[in-house]
Amino acid sequence: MSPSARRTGRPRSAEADRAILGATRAALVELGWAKLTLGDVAARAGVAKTTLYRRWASKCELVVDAIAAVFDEHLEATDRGSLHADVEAVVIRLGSLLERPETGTALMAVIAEAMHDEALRCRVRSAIVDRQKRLVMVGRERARLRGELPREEDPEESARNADLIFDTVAGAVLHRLMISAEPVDPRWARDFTDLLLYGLTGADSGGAAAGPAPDGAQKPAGSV
Amino acid sequence: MSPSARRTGRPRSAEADRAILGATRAALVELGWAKLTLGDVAARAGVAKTTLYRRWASKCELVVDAIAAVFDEHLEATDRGSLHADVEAVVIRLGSLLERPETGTALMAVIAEAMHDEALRCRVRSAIVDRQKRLVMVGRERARLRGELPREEDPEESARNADLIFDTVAGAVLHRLMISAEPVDPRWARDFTDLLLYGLTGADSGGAAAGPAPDGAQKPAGSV
Amino acid sequence: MSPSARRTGRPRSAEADRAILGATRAALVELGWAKLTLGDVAARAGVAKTTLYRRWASKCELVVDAIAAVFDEHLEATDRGSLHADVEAVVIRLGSLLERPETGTALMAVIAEAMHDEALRCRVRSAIVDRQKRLVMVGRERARLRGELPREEDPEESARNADLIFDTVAGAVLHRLMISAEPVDPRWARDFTDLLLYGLTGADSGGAAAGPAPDGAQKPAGSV
Amino acid sequence: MSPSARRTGRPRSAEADRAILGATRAALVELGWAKLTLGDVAARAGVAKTTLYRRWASKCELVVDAIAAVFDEHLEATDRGSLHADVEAVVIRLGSLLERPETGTALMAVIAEAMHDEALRCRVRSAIVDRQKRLVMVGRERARLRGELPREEDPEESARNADLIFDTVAGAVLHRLMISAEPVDPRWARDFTDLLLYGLTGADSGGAAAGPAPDGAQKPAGSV
DNA sequence: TAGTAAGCGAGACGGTACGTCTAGTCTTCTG
DNA sequence: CAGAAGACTAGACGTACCGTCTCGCTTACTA
Repeated sequence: MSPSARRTGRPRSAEADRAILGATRAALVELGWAKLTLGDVAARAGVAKTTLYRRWASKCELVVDAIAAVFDEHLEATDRGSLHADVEAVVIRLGSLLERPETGTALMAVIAEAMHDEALRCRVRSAIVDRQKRLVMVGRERARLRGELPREEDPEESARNADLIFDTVAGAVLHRLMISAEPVDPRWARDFTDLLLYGLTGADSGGAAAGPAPDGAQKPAGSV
Repeated sequence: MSPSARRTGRPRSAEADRAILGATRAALVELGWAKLTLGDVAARAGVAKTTLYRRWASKCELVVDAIAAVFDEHLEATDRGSLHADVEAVVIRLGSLLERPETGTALMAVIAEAMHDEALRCRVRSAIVDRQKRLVMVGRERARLRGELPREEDPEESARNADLIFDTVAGAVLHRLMISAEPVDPRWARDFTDLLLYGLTGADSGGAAAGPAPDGAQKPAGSV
Repeated sequence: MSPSARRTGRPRSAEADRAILGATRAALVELGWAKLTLGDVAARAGVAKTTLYRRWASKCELVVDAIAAVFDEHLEATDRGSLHADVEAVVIRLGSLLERPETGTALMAVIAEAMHDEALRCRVRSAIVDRQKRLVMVGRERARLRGELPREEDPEESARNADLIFDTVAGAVLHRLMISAEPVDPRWARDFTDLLLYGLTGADSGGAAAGPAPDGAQKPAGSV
Repeated sequence: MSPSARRTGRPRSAEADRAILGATRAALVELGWAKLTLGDVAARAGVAKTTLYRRWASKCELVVDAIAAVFDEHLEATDRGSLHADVEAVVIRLGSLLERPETGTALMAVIAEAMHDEALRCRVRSAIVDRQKRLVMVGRERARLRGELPREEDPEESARNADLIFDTVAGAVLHRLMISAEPVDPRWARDFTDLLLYGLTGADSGGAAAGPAPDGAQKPAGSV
């Protein structure tokens, strides 16, 4: 039924979809979340409001779709040869993604909105968060194969650890950019990676020995 | 000038300030950020809209002040005897603070808005973030005195490290609650603290040895 | 262009127009000009404020249109058989029109406002004043045909005289009702008509011969 | 009691009264009735709102007092030697009074407001209207002494006639200026005076003999 | 000459209405 | 039927004045 349902009448314009999502991103950059209005988006896209509402039920869902596309474009987990380099790369990429004017703000706003809306939360998670989380899991798996991380027996435990790591990585980047309002530059990425890999007790001194450290994935922790 | 200004005319009612901030918190709990209207806040506070606008220029600024008070009430850095216990306590407290219905969502929304508003960002930082950050620095200093962390020579380096740690701790809690939408319970707090203290390379296996770990501040890292 | 304009989109609801004008008249009667609010009118009409503002830019314009309809309903210049009777009828009708609670006050207020607003003045004139003035001209023409008034050669002179007569008739009624706050009853109508037709020098004594006068359209002027 | 009541305390500033009334007139000219605000008047007068409200209960009363002064300045009934000249002079003076930007508009608005306010109507009448009416009565008395008008026996009848004449004269001037929005120039004043004195039946043709007419107080009526 | 009762400026207060804006829906005509 | 155009209901927005109030200060009469 689903494929045969839309046989009759004028077909929906794919052009319109593209124009709307593009206009949404442009408007987000210019106006920010709060001042973004659907009427304005429709006008920018050269589309009637009706058309817009036929496809998206609300501002939130529209924005989720609009920024999801941007996130997707930047999804890749290249193998850099070591856990340290892989983490650093993920941090940098996540940072540059959230640094873009249309993504960071919008994501925050959508998430804030999603606190009261279970459906929206799911949509955000499946469209954006989970796909990023996969990167972390892929990287961890590679590290295990390289012997940099121990194998984990308990699958439930493993999933819990993956979540913890993702919360830590993504949260730190988010906080750095959104709240501290500082850039995620290479130095910060390196420092954070050191902290994540070797911990506070080990990394604190590691940061001081700045120069040669980055390559040293084997740096002995517990150097207190 | 500041003290001598405002000498003339009827003085502003301190009672009104209190009523407004209280009403704002109540409305946040009941309605959430999105449905919060200044008119409603004024009505709840038994105050004219004018009075509210005289003091706060926008919904954002009002909410920042309203939730800043909540954050302030929960500010304390009790000495739990070890770095591990101190970190865990901070995580738990930060979590329970952001889990409250009036704070988490509101904070996120305000921060999203602050992306376009430098003044608002400053206000958020000085009213909320920086005061929390102090907790981290106090805890770190105590850990140094206990010998759990090395002394740092370079003050600039030290400040950078403090920022990094705060971004990591606060970011992880924020992400866990807001985006993963999972609770910050004691187990997560312990797991995260392990990760923070001993790093991915050390802590990953540590989490498996769940039971007796918390006391084990001396847990050997480098267990890969 | 004018007819081809507005081809597209949903047409304005004629029902709404009627409801709004009716509600305006009702509100004028109940509340008077000063307490009339557009929000209240919209509510009475069961219409959103936006709909009201789409059509009328201000309270004044709305009220002009609302009372113009009332004036229109009462426009007619029946032939009473003599100039005297015609004038009396016009005076009575104009009086009863301005005595109505929704018209008199509102008209005065609108006119007061029109002193600073050329566009409004035109609107008042075309919607209300000029249509009343036609009555005077029709009556005058009839009187000429009857031979009660001399034929006028100069058309410009004729127009000037029509204006003068209208100013005198309408002004007297207006002043009697609005400023002297006395009713326009049959006796006053007769006295005024005598004055208008025969002048101060003739009518003054005429008024004294009160009883039999009304029928006496042939009363000799110059009876001083 | 009344004179002894205000014995104690600081006396009210006469300067403030003058400043307020002056500011009111100025604001009326600039802004018109509708946009005139008491706060603005107070500011222009360099006076606190309290001071203003201590003296006048409302915008209307303030404006009545403010323009009454202007009317008073122009009150005089010089003897021009004939009824015709006297009427013409009154018409011209009344016209030039109402033509002033601050008086005409304000008077209309106040009168409109007075429709709902008996006390205000009395105030207007005693402060403005009745004093003008006296001019008419004085003129009529002079005309009787000159023999231009017959003596009237019945005092009640006489009063009624005075009212009628005043309504006609003032009403025509008012209507000409406020509603027709035409100036009260010498020609109109002469035409109107002709109409008033000789009536429609006599004056209509009189206007045609434009040139030398004004002096012709002896023009035979009944010229139809 | 000290009180004291009012006047005064300044400006905050509770209200009411304003006119504008946006959300989301509905109605019409055109392609 | 989809789409554009735009009118529609509903309701929050932030502003402007209203008329009242609360201050601290000034001014003149009175005891």
